[in-house]
Amino acid sequence: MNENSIERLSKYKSSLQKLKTLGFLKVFSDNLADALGIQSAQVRKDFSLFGISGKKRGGYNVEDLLTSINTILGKDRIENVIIVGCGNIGIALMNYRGFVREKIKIIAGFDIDPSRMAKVEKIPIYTMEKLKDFIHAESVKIAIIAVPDIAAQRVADLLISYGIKGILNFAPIKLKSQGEVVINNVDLIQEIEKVIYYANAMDDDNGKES
Amino acid sequence: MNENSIERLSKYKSSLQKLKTLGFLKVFSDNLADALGIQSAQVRKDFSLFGISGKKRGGYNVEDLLTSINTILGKDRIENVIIVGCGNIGIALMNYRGFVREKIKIIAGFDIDPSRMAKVEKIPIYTMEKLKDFIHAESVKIAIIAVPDIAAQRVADLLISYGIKGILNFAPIKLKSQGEVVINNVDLIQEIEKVIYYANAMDDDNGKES
DNA sequence: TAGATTGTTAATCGATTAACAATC
DNA sequence: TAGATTGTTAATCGATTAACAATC
Repeated sequence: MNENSIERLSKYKSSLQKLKTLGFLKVFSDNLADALGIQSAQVRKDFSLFGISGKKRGGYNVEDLLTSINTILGKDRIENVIIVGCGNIGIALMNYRGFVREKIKIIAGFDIDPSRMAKVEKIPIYTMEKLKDFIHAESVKIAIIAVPDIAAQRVADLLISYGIKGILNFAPIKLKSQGEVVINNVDLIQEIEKVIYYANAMDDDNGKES
Repeated sequence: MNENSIERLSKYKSSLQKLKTLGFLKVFSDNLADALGIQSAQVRKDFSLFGISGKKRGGYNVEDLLTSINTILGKDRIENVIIVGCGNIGIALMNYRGFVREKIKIIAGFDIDPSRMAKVEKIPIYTMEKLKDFIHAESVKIAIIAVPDIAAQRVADLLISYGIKGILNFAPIKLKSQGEVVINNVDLIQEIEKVIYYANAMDDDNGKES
């Protein structure tokens, strides 16, 4: 139930979806381990942690396993999500095809400047004034923040006060959560800095070798 | 030198930049620990790991610390980066202001469909045919992949064969790296699934309590 | 000097992995 | 049955934290 095991669950799901498409009926912990580049014991440990069991000698039924994982990840139904901040990143996420495939539905965008409306197909964009009523009317639980960093904490506080339970934050600032809410900060700068660091470190190593 | 310590280095940097703006001259491990929500021992351990030292009783000099961290993260100069795939996410990244501030310069985009050119200011977009020559001519070491998942592995293999050393991948597929290259996979689906899982888990807990 | 903070060592904690009995 | 795979326990590994001597 730690963060890593949740992430792996998400990866198992994606592997299993491909196996299902290919017509596979069963799968062994060893296969999934290979797909993720981990040990088979890890796979079995993860499953046992979430109460998923297979058949000794017979492995796991692909269909059943997928159903179990989807239930755990809350993917047995469509999740309605809103996006606050309709700049480049917000708009890109609205148009992102991958979400639809995973039963994640962006049902509205919010922005201080409603003139951006033209850019997106089929997803309405409202002014910030509508935020509160919309969240209540649609019982929205999950929101994506894609506003500039200076506005991010204020938007987060608003969302939390309106009853949002989970936030995915793209603003380059670590949001502090007060109360019963999950905040996942995606820091693009940090991600590319990691790449740059390791790429440089690798080059340095090569320099030493030669 | 593990992945977590690199990530923290990136966060220290961002805290230090703010402190510098505010005119702070020195900082204690305790201050940085508070800012990141970790223990001060962790901060000192990280610094000692990277050979950064402070003054007993006097803490760390903000300016010097920032310089040291920037050098380690390779941020003492502008890093030229290219983006392959100029769909919504690619374009959003090209327009992302945060990169400029961090000395990350997107110098070109590449796409099979060059008609997208109109959308971005000042960053040229070329056809895939120009990729090889451009990488060689400009000695590009870092690339961002923002193509659809089916094309991602092929693009990655191309980039690697052209000498790219670090890849930040936004396609929802775990790329396999052969050889001397760093690949950092940013999986947006996975990030939002984590939020949904924890938000649901939190709601379930509340249900039990009441 | 007395007090505060670093730098490092040792202890703790938690996650991964190895190993193997159970069993299909 | 013999062989293969799960599920779980115990061992290992690595990262975080506590503690404290050194010292400014």
